[in-house]
Amino acid sequence: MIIYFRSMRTKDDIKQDALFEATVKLVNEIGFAASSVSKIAKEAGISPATIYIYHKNKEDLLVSTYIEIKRNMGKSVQENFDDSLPIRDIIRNIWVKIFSYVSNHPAYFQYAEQFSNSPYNSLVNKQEIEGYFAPMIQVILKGVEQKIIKNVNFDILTAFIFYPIMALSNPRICQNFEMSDENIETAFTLAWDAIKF
Amino acid sequence: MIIYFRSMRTKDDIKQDALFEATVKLVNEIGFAASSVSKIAKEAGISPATIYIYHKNKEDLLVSTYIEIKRNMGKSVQENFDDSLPIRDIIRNIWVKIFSYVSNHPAYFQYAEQFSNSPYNSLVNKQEIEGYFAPMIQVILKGVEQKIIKNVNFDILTAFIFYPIMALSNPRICQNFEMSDENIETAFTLAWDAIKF
Amino acid sequence: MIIYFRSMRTKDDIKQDALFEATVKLVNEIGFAASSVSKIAKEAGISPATIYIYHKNKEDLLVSTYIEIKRNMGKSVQENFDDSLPIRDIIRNIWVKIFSYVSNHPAYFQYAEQFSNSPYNSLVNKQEIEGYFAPMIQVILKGVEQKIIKNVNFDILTAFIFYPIMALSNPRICQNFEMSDENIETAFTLAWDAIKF
Amino acid sequence: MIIYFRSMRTKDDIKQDALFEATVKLVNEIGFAASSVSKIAKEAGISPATIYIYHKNKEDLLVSTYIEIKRNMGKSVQENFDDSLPIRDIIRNIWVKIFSYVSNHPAYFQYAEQFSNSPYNSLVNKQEIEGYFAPMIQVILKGVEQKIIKNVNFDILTAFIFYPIMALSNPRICQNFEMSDENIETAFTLAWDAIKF
DNA sequence: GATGAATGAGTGTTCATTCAT
DNA sequence: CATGAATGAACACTCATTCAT
Repeated sequence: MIIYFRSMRTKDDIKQDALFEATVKLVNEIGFAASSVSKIAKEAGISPATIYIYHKNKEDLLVSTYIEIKRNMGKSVQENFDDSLPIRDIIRNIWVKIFSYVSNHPAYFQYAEQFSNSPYNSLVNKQEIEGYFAPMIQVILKGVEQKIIKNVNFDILTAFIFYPIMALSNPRICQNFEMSDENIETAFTLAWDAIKF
Repeated sequence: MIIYFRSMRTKDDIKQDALFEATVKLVNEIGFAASSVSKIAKEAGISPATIYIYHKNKEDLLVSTYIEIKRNMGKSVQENFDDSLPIRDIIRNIWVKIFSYVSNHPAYFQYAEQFSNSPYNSLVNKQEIEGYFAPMIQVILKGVEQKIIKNVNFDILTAFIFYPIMALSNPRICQNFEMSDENIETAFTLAWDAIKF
Repeated sequence: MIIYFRSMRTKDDIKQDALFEATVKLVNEIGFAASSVSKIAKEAGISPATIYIYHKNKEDLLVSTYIEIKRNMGKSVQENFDDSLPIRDIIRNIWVKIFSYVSNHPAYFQYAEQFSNSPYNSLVNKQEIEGYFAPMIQVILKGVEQKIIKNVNFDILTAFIFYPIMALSNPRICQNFEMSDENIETAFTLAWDAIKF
Repeated sequence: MIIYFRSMRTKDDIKQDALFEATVKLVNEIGFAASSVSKIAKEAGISPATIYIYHKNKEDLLVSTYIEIKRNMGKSVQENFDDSLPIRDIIRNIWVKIFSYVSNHPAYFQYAEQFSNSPYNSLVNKQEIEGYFAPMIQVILKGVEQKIIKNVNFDILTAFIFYPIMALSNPRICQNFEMSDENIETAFTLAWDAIKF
């Protein structure tokens, strides 16, 4: 029987992590177009050739990095998910969690925004991404069923609950104020007013 | 005596227009990173060297194209602006106009989205852009004053009125349904519910 | 009968002069390789196309500029030439004049040095250049005849009389001291000691 | 067991040598300005991109080539240096060695001349170059101390001993005659007459 | 005579990727 | 597994030169 302690991470893992962080960091610092394989390699402290051991090509590196971010985010949002609460509270919990994830990982978020607005985005399997957010979807649908949430197209609902988060947590858009706990609460009120029956 | 009709556009204008359209088209088709100067030139039917007569460098070409799009959009949104209507109607008019502009010029919109998520975005004068949207800002502030709109931070308001439009009109995000007039009306209802007092 | 006053120089002349000075200045500032036609034109305050009215091509511009410098220098050196003096004094006069010309027109000299060490140099008619320095040659030959100067190959003589001037007046080589009148006199003593019988 | 003989030069060395020779050859053939990176690469039989493995940029390639030539020359001149001889003989030995080096490596010399008259020259560390010629400097200073050589500024002395070599060995300047051993001896006599007390 | 617009050919440099070690 | 060396292809950009006006 083999027991892996936290400290027993293989060298591979360490390199892969360094590569992930280097990719995110560089794309955020100098942008998508200027982030070349060799610059990423240098940032990660490895050889450009090594990247091709872990990834088929540059595209694969970028897509993998995006998916990894989305997985992280999905996992983080679903922590301590309690569906015994009233629907408004469940959504509020999720909402705040997304907000805090995005605020605490601005680099990940910014990478994801750049990525999803680039043509690389068409290469990812949408369903895999959506999978990470399945519980939220379920709650909303339940709210509609129970006539707590407006009975309108699902995409319209998400556009008003979740999409404003992107704007509010984007320092590029909201340069003028910080999102205090109070502001977050206020913002959720608007989101809920938009979708509630 | 020589009379120049409007139709006697100089060669300059024709080339400049071709360049603008080629830039937008190519960035939408193959993305920001892959849109090289020579590819843009070929698309526009001119020599790469000619681009440097009209623009100092690639950056200038991309930034100019973005600003031009924003100016177009601002102009288009402010057409037939009638501020004698009730505030809800004024905002509804603006809202629908933005929506229809974005829907009718998906290429321009997509370019603007890619651009504003790239590091080039930091190069534009934010105030110039905001200028194009000044009337809208005034209406919202008036609504707040008259206690028709919630008295919360301005950025929060816009995140809930305007930002969802970006999501709803983005074919990448809303792949599953088309925005009919009815859907647009429904969506505005949500926007209004979010911000109204 | 037409009388040209100094002030009556035609526009052409003014442009040609500006072009000459711009060429020299730019080549000295940024070097031969980096001095493009358009940069020279901008420096001269004219259009690149205008250069092609006065010169067949870039090569012709550079060669003409060199020849003009050499003509200037030859003319300047021969001013107040008095061949009734003793040979040593004649040569001393010439020597000092060359030195002072080179010191007073470092830009011209530097251009000439760069030019004569470039492959463009093979394009100039050597005899035309030598013509400007004929009187000096005559004096030296007379000195040899009169057994005042060593009877050795002419090129060896000039290598020791005139070539050191290039070194001494080149600020690149002589960075450590300025050529005072006294130093000039000292230097000529060495030159004369080298060639005198 | 693998034994590496001296003759087993690594690929590196071969390429680097080819690059050095190609740079010198091309600059001599078509001049400094026209010697582009791609032409040099083609002459050396390597890819332009490969040059950037060995050199940071074009400038670095040209400067390195110059320094290498100067190092070669310095080394060659100091071979069999015997400072037990009378000062005149030591200087004569050095003088002849410089002359023969320059005559036997006209390409290296011509490159150095072009280089030192170009703006690139300001990029080299003068002290490094001077280091290669330290012994000569010492001898001259000793000669001055012993009142064998004129007590004048050092730069003036070198201008008359060494600079004429540049002229005499430059086929561009001395087209009319070859430097026989006798001529070399004669020329050194002039150099010595110039500087001797 | 003078020029701004235009461009094909070329510049120096970096790219994503491969491969022998 | 990991890499430094290598490169063809592409990059952003400038060149010398022409030509219609």
